[in-house]
Amino acid sequence: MGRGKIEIRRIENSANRQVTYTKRRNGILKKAKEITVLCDADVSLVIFSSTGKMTEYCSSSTTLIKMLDGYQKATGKKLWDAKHEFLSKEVDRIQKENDCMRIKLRHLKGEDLTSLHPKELIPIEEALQNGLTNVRYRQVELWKLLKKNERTLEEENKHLSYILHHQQLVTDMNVREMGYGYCEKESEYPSHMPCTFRVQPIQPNLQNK
Amino acid sequence: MGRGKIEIRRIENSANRQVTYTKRRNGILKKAKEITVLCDADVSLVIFSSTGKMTEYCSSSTTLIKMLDGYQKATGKKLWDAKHEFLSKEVDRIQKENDCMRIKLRHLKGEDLTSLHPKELIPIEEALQNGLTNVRYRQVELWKLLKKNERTLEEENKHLSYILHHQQLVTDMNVREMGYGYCEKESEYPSHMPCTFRVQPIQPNLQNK
DNA sequence: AGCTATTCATAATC
DNA sequence: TGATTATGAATAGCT
Repeated sequence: MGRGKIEIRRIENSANRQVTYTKRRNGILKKAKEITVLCDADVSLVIFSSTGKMTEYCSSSTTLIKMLDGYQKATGKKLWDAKHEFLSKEVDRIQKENDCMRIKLRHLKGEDLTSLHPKELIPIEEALQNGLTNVRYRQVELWKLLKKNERTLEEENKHLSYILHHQQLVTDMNVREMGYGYCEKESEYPSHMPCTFRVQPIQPNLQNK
Repeated sequence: MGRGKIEIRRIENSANRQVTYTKRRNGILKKAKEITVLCDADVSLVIFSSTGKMTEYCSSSTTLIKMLDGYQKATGKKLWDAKHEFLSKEVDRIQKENDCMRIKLRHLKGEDLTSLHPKELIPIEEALQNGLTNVRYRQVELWKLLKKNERTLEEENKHLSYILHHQQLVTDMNVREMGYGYCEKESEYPSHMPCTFRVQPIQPNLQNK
């Protein structure tokens, strides 16, 4: 139901995936509402996009709590106990990850090294060396950017000086002309000055994204 | 989408309603599965027919529990008792610590540096430099230890050689004594050999605790 | 965000 | 029920 048939497999292009997600999510939502009305059914629908955004639908005659109660009755599964167990396991799991990372961080800081085998020091050294290389590369990059901005600003400066000088000349001229009873007033800039000479702000871009 | 258009309102004919329910329920289930695969989404769907029969779908990468957990986070609504709140908070807390450490580790590896201010690079560089110093200091330490062990082993070798040589002499002497009908048998070691000369295993200690 | 050419879902019917 | 099919809906690919 589209300009072409598509295989049901993950859409690799992320923008396409997002668009298709929105369209289909709306489609499913509509269908859910329709079956609710047409068939007098109770529907609970929770969808998380791959970006983590949630959408939910629950038919008006019920609530999620009631639905879950019904679910527990229908399946015999205890969601509460399961929830408790799930959370406990989750705490354990994350805590382990946590400990592991803490140790890695300590090793990278050069702490607790005595508990390591000589061979284990090698990858740590390499990681540190590598990190240092990357950090310094980034610093050089930033430094170059600053230099570039500096040059841009210098040019801008010259430009402004030139314009000021030019304007000074014109003003002097006007003063002289005023001496003859003439005054040009219609513009801040002298009308015979080319547009390209007017001051344009330059935005330095430090982020360099 | 059928032989005729229908209004979206309750189907009064009960048989028809049941048939439509089954068809549309399957349709929604199919769509739910498709969006799961196509868009990498997590879907939880619970449907009760008007007769009370339940159908559920939950995308394979998740569980109803996880979905409900996500639901609570997204909406702020509490679906469970307060007794689970502690665990939830614990998960959150550890997860945050986790994320924080993950970021630090990435920075130390020299990743995601473009999001940092130039000033933030300095402590990272220092930490890396420091870590590298420590790791290399430890390596030197270990190297020294190896050298020391090497020397110890060399001395031990000399020692053993000396003992072997000595024993050879004793054996030769015994052979000569056997020539005169005399045989010393009560000990593997000649009894007149000082105890301190007997071979003692030496335990190299690489751990250096 | 709209627009269509298509494919798909399904209401009616058998 | 289950299969078939004409028809309206949903939507993939493009702007």
